[in-house]
Amino acid sequence: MAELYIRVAEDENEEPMEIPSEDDGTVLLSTVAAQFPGACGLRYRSPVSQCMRGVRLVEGVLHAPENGWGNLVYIVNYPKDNKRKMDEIDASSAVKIKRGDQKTSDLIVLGLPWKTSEQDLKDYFSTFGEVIMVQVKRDVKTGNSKGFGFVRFTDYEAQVKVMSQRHMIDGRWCDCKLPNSKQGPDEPMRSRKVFVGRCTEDMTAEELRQFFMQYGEVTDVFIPKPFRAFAFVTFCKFWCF
DNA sequence: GTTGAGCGTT
Repeated sequence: MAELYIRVAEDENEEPMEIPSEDDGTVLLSTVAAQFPGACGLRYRSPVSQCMRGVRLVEGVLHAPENGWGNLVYIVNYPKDNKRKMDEIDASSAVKIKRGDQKTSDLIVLGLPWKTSEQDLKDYFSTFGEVIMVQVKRDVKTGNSKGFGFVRFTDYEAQVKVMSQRHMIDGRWCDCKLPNSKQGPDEPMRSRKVFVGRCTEDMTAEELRQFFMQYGEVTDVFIPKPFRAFAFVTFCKFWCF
């Protein structure tokens, strides 16, 4: 296929920019993102239905609609809650996106000696990285340690390291694990699978994919059979939802 | 002042 450009803009009223396609007629998301930092996909207004449609995105490759790219102007999708250019995002949130599913969570510290204090814990765990908080759980009445506590690190790398080994703290071997009681306040935010309720029976997986791709790359659409009026849409883990 | 698998007053 001859070299082809597709017209891309941030919204329908803006001057479009021409973006080159690949030899096979596809367009790489990375090519779009080079001009529109933070882009996660494309959409366009269907000349037939007048509705916005998502452009198929599979593993970073944008695929032309059925009749080719044509002369339509394609609109850039940005991640949900983040419909702005990457260069407008401050450094800290850029780090959060980059880390994606690497957010830290509290770790439970099991097997602490009775005498170990929070200061002791902080002193010990600070050798692995910056510590956000430590807790020693104590009996409310007596103030005696219950022999376990919690720790949270700034960096996920420190968390992984700490979870991967046992710890000699004040003369006892202790274990650090992910708590199983609470899932941690960030777990729901980290979920890549969203529940889609009140589906009608005529909705197809393809239609759901087309719709939800405006929020990011869709890696799976699940529709239970027989019909149950709901579905699950799973997004690529690159973006945190 | 006891104990030794577990799961967090806010």
